[in-house]
Amino acid sequence: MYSLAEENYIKTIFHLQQTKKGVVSTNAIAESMDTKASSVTDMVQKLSEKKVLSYVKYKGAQLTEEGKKIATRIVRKHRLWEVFLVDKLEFHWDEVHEIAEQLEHIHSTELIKRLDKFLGSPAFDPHGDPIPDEHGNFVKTEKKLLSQLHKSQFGVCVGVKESSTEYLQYLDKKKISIGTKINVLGKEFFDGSMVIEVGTNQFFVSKKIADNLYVQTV
Amino acid sequence: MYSLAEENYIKTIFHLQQTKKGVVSTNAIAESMDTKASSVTDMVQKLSEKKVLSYVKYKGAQLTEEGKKIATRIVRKHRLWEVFLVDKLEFHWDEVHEIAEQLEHIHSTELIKRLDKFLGSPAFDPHGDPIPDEHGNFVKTEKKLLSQLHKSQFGVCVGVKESSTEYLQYLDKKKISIGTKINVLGKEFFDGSMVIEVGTNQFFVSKKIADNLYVQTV
DNA sequence: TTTATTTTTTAGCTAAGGCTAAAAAATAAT
DNA sequence: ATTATTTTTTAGCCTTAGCTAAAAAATAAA
Repeated sequence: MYSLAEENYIKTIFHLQQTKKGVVSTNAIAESMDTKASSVTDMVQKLSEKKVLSYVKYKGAQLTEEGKKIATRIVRKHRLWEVFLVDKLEFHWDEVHEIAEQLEHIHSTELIKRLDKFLGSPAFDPHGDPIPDEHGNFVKTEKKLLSQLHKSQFGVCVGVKESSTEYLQYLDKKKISIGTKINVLGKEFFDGSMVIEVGTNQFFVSKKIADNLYVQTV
Repeated sequence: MYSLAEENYIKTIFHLQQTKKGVVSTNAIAESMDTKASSVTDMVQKLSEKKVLSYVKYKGAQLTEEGKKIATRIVRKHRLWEVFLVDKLEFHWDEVHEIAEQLEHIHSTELIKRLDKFLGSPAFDPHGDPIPDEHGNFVKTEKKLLSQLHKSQFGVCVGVKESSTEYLQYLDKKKISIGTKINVLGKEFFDGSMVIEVGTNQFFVSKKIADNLYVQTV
C-alpha cells in the first residue's frame, strides 16, 4: 500500500512522462506538484528503493512497469469518479477535478469494479480523456485541431487556441464546451470548411473556426 | 479544516460519549482507536486548544458544540456513503464499513448535498442508524428487543441476543438480517406472540423469537 | 577550456502523529 | 490512613514529508 504522498508523486510522474516522453526531471516534478526540488529528490529516492521507478542521480526518474501499473489504477479511479460526479450527481465538468483528486485515493478494488459497472463501463471521462480498463489498457488519444480531422472522424473538445470573447460566444451559442463530442460529417477540400454534428445539431463551420478548437481523438 | 487523525478522534469521542454518557476517558478512546493512551493525551490536548472539546487533566474529554457539529457532519457523510454503496453499488451491508470509513473524510459540502439528493435523502443507513440532516439534527434511536415493540411500531434489525445455529438459520429462512425493517402488525397479550411484516412477507413469531432479536427504533 | 549559470543533491531543521518508559495522580484495597 | 494498583501524563525518541541553505554536478557561455 502506498501513502497519499507517494500516490501523488507516482501519478504526477506518469502524466509528465506522457508528454515530456521518457525520463522526468526533478524540477519538472517539483514545478508540477508545487513543491521544492529537494523534497522531490527525497521522495524519488524512496520510490526508487521501492522499485516503483528507476532513478539516476542528476538524470531524472522513470516509472517501472510496476509504477505504471499503480499510476494507471489511480488514473482509472480518478476518471471513473469524475464520470460519477457528472453523470449521476449532475456536477458540471469543471467542478469535479478537486473532488476526484480526493476520491482517487480511496482503496478498494471491489468498489471500483462495482462503480465501473454502475456507470456502464465508460471509456471516456467528462473531459474526453480515456479511462483505463481493469487491466490498465486504454486507448491512446491525441490532441489535434478540429481542422485536422477527416470526414466521419470524431473528437472531444478539450480546449481552444484562440480565446477572444467573440470566439467563445460563438462556441457557447453552438453549445460547444470542454467534453463536448463533435462528429465530422463532411469536409470541403477547397476551403477546409466542415459540416459537424454537436449533440443532435448539425451545422457548418469555417476553417477559421475549426483551426482554433482543440479536440481529443482516439 | 481538520486532519484525518483529528477527524477520527472527534468521531470516536462522539460515539463514546453517546454510550458512556458525558465525559470520555483517555483509556476508553485509546482502546476504541487501538492506539496508546499517551498518544490520546497528546491529541486531546491539541483538540482542546482548538476548542473542539473540553478537557480536564486526569478527568477526561467532552466535545464542545463545535466538536459535536464536526462529528455529526462526519457521521452524516459516513452513513450517506453506506447507503450509496448498498443501494446503488449493491454491496452487502456488512461489506461497506471499511470503505465508508475512507469516504467519510472526503471534503466537499456540495458533494454531500448532491449525494443526499441522489439517494433520495434517506433517513437511515443500511444498519438502521439514523442519518443526520444538513443541520446536524437526527432522530434519536433506541436499541430494544423486538418483543418490546407495540402494534404498528417498526424497528430495524441490529443484532441478536441468542446466536445459536438454529436461531440464525431461522432468521435466514425468514430473510431477516442486520438492516432489515420489521413492522409489527399485531401482538397477542396472552403469550406475547406477534404478527410481523418483513419485506412483503407477513408471518407469525413466538415470544421466544421476538425476545432474542435486537431492533433499533425511532 | 575556463568561467558562469542552472539544476540537483545533501545536510540539517520542523511539524504531525505515533511509540516506550518513567513519573504523577487518582482510585481501590488493606 | 496507608499502601497497592490502575490510570493518565510527561519526557524523549521515531518516521513521514515537507522546508531552507549550502555543496556538488551538469550545462551553457565566454
